[in-house]
Amino acid sequence: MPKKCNFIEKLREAGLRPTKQRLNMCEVLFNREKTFHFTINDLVKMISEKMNQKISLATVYNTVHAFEKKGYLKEISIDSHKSYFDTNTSVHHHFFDEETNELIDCDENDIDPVNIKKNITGKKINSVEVLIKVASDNQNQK
Amino acid sequence: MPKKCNFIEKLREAGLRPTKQRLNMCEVLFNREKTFHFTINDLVKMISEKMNQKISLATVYNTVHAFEKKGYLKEISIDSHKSYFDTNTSVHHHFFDEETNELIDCDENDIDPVNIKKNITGKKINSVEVLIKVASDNQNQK
DNA sequence: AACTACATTATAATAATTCTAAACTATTGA
DNA sequence: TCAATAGTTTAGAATTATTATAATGTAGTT
Ligand SMILES: [Mn+2]
Ligand SMILES: [Mn+2]
Ligand SMILES: [Zn+2]
Ligand SMILES: [Zn+2]
Repeated sequence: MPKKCNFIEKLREAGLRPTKQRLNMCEVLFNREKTFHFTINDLVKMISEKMNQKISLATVYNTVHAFEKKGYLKEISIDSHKSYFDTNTSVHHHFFDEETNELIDCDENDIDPVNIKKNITGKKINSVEVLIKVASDNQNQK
Repeated sequence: MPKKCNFIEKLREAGLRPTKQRLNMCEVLFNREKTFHFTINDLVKMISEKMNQKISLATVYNTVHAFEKKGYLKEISIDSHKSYFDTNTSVHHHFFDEETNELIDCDENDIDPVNIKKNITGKKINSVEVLIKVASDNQNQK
């Protein structure tokens, strides 16, 4: 595991102590090629599968929220019945497959910048994000 | 109350029986000039204030979801910790004030149509909605 | 090693939502 | 008109997601 040192530093930089549990969560969350989306339940399963250790649910919540506060994770709201998190913390757009409940990042180049002609007076814009809901195209089965 | 007949018809058209509770909810939700956003808690307060009757929380949930299913209400997901509903059921964009938690409809003309250059293959787009998060512009207090 | 601050844990508490099943009501049609 | 029926409301219980508690454990520091 050559990556572990990175995670220790990553945690230290955020003022978080590099505990065993947090390092395990870093492995699961950040030791991968691509960013991804997950729910707390997904994550609990992934941790208990990948690592052969029990982790308290409270620790998962605490750590996810600590990571979120430090900007290592981003919470995404698509379906108000489910809390999604994203290891891609940039402002970006999403496709959401309403049939499979799958959340997919929009490629930066696949959507033109959104042109807001009039903002609310006295307010500054913090983020602009587009959500594209899709479903399978069954027009052929008519 | 000349509107009540409309609500009876509105409910009948959706195959919903025009019960006292549902008519009261229609009054609160639809007997107004502009559409608006609310949470279940907001709605329960509004009903118990406007009408001088108790209504079961279960009925509020049931009725909101019945209205949602029939297309009279739309659920909006901004903050995964709170479920918002909208009496504006069209596909439309929102400003969300992160300080006040206020949800504001975007005027149709104040934002250019979103140009999606590449969609997911085999999928059709059901909706495209933009969420603009804003906060007060305090650059003057530097 | 010992001290301290912070983290983890099991469990309890809370909050939001849904379920249950009994009582009630709108609709239908005899 | 009125009883039969299907659908609705209700209080309260159950479920689920999340957060709080407080005792125990651990990382960082001296
Ligand atoms: Mn959160
Ligand atoms: Mn819903
Ligand atoms: Zn994403
Ligand atoms: Zn709206």
